[in-house]
Amino acid sequence: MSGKRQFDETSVINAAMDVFWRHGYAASSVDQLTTAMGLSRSSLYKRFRDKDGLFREVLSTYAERVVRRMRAIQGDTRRSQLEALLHEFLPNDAKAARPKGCMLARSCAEMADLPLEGQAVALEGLTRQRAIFREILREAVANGELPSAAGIDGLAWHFLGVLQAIMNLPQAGASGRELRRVIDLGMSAWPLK
Amino acid sequence: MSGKRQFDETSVINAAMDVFWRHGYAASSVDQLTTAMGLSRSSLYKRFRDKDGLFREVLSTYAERVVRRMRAIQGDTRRSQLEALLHEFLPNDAKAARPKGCMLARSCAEMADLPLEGQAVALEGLTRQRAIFREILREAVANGELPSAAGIDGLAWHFLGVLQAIMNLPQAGASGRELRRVIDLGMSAWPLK
DNA sequence: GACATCATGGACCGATCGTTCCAAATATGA
DNA sequence: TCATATTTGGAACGATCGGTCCATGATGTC
Repeated sequence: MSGKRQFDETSVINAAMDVFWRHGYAASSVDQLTTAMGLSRSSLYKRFRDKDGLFREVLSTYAERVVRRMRAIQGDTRRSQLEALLHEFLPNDAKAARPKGCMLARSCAEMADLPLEGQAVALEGLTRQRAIFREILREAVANGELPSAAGIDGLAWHFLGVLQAIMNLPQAGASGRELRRVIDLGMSAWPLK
Repeated sequence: MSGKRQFDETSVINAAMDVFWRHGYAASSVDQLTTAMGLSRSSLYKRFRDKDGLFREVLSTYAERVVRRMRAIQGDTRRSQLEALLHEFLPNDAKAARPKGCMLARSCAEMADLPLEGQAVALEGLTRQRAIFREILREAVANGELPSAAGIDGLAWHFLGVLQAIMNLPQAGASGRELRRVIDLGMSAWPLK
């Protein structure tokens, strides 16, 4: 026992993320969570206040990481940057151990059952993803890659849809080859000068 | 009380559909369901065996209706038919009372928490949606609207993605105008002869 | 009008839910 | 070394979970 905290903050959040990601908010029990995180109920409630608090922290950590990964992608042109970004989120075998799908999309689907603060975090995460697309598109307009009449907002929603599609369609049986094709087809929305 | 069944089969399924659609499988309690359906636990369990059985029947009814709606769409060309199909599933204000999003996508998201038979129903529903897209695309190839090298499988996944996007993105804040733009952009994957 | 049938309402079951509480154990500061 | 602070494991809480059971009373048949 104790006197000094005996668990690593990041690793317990990762463990909780795995559970919430796999089973969603409602279907994840505190027992499952404590077992996966390797700590007792007392420690969980002392550190995270309650199940809602843990979920909120886990989801915002998830969103933070996704946004960071998205921002890290480079490219010679804005178009190639955006294409590379989509490829970055193709599920690959190395990440097969991870839960399926996108946790933000899952949370968005079960929005009605989420605590209010969790709803806000989920919505904010998707909004930030879309903001990244908007930013890339805005830069593309600025440097002449994209006609200013292209309609950035619509395109941003479109590419957010493609991103969600490639992360979630595998659960419906889509193969890696088919997903890459989905990206190609999605990119055809980018007007050819 | 009774001797003869006192509830209408279709309307109790509709009521259950509203609950499951809104809250998903795990977060829908039998109490919520019986209240919404207006019948007692005894009647529910006698008719549907258990919660799983009710869910399976509700979800397959939902999938059946979606498929029927998709098949009912006509068009002068396969392209216009497909475009009209997507517009058919744009959320409009008249249907605002309905739960948000697509029940099949929701079920697909919480696949891991579904009873096995429910998983199969959800998967089958999405497969049938995709089969409809494939059918339209195959006809388009047959009558020369689409080059045979277009790659029907990839296109079918793409349009399934667009369909899911326009049904689910509203929860992330997309407006009707933006969704119509998403359809236009999605249609740009259809090669121009 | 008596009887068998069967859906209904509601009490009830053990299990599990999220949460609280406390005694035991350790680290820290003097 | 002693007092204090703080985290830990685990017992326990009331509420709710999915599911069962039975007395009740309406129905259809003779």
